Amino acid sequence: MANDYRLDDQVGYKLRLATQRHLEIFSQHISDVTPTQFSILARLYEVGEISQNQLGRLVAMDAATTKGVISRLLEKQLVVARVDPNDLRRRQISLTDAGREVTIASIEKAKKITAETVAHLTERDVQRLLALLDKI
Amino acid sequence: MANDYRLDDQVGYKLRLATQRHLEIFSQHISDVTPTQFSILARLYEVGEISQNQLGRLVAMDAATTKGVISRLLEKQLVVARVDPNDLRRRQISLTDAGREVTIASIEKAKKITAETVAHLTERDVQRLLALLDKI
DNA sequence: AAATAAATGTTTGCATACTAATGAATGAGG
DNA sequence: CCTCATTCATTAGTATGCAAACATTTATTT
Repeated sequence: MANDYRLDDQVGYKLRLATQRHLEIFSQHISDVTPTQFSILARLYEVGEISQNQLGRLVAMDAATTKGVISRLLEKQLVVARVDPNDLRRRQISLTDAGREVTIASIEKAKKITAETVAHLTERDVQRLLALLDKI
Repeated sequence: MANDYRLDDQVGYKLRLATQRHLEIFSQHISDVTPTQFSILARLYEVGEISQNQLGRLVAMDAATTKGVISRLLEKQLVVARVDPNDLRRRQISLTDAGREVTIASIEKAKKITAETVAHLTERDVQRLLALLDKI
């Protein structure tokens, strides 16, 4: 029977709604970079100079997607790229000074974003949610 | 301090990863329509004929996004549109016979998709996850 | 060394997804 | 009846996100 299927009760649907809500909160706090761009910046801040593809993998992004994100960050002069002399296929990506500033400032805002996203949850609920999402 | 921020522990990041995983499972089971298109079809199956914008709202989609999705469903002849005689602004959308067939078949597959997505969770965990996502 | 395989990055095509702006149609209130 | 705000749908622009095909470079095998 297809009649006992309720779209509203499906994990995928609720995931989309939760993501939607989170993205809305994000854009209210951070407007100079997108969530995806922020992921790249935050990871870059953690690991330092790294190749474009490797960086993409560290944020679970497709190579094609990563290319686009990096291009836009290059335009904004938040990152720089240089060809790796040891491996001419690779583009080493790193933060510019401006990029580091934006990243640090954004991280502080990101903490607020996370807090606001889970504002209706207790600390224990948040930990539970993170653990459950991990298992998916 | 920006050093105590771990991207991997953020709700938004984990939401993206979970969604990614779910979409992958989806595409493995259903290839004739996308997840978004399926949402529209499933809702349309629930409520019957309805205006395009209203339908979009029922699946939490932007009017612009809805337009694109409906266009592609029209091309596939899974839905039909007719101008509402009582309100010439409105396009009433409904399932075609083929659309109804695809929807019913997809719903059965969707149950498997949901099951596979939460395969690593107990029934109680699933209910907990849905409740937590609701609170976001 | 030559052939093969693998990794890296680019490009194209398709499908969301949102914002902002536009135009057509409707309905409410004066 | 007329104006005006609202609703509905469309369009343009920007940004993911994935698949597939491709060139370049590097690594491996024979």
